[in-house]
Amino acid sequence: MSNLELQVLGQDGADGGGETAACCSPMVREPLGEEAAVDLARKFKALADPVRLRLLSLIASHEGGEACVCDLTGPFDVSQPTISHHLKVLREAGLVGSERRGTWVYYWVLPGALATLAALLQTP
Amino acid sequence: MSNLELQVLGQDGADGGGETAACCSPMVREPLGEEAAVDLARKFKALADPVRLRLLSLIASHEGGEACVCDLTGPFDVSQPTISHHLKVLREAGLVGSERRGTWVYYWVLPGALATLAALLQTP
DNA sequence: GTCTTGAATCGACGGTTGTCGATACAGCGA
DNA sequence: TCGCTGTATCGACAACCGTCGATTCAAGAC
Repeated sequence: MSNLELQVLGQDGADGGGETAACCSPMVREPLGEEAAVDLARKFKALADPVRLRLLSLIASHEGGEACVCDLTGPFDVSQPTISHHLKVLREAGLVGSERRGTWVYYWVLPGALATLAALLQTP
Repeated sequence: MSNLELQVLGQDGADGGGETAACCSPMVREPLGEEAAVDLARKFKALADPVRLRLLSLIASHEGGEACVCDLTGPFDVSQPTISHHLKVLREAGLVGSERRGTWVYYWVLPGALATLAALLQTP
């Protein structure tokens, strides 16, 4: 029965990080397991910084759904190494992917990564 | 709550926290403003801990939608002051409300608080 | 009143996090 | 080959966070 909601909510099942836990039922429906909580907390921790949130938003809303690092260092007041650090955090949390193409490195938001979190926060 | 459908479809300004920033458009649609990012990060930071996530989930899924602190200290391996601290963090983030009723203190998830975050993470 | 129980606050401690400057690495063009 | 530009890594430092035991506050029960 909850499958109906999932279809509506969650597009493709393409999970970003490939993590197992905390995938389906909204957390307000039944108590979160210990493992699932650790897993989820890791992703929310990656979102728990203003710079990273803006980075993610910039990447996602950039044309083509991806952005070069050179597009991302400008809008912030922090140094280039700091931006690089934040991008690494986002990548290791399974929220974005990256690839070097020639001189530049491009980042994109992994499809489904945010949708999975959104589905979990959904209030029935 | 016939708003559910609206939330599923996309926006809907179901505010819960009463905060101003970052209320409507999914963050993958247009770049997040600086203020909105700070505001959002504060809430995600409150979610960025396994104990707090499980607390929130326990509270929300408890019968009646609220739980006494005495129901919340048992399932965890951490001390009572630590639980109290985490509850305070959740409250100050605008995610839960609390009230003392006689001997016990009850906590509940503020309606719309999680839905607002979910809407922001929604991928169009 | 005094005692008991539930919950919050305090002070302290170790670990984590965000930031920087300096440096190293990777491609490309001259 | 050399130098230039775009990114990533390193080492360091201050600030923050989660946790604890001890204590304090709140509300009843005796």
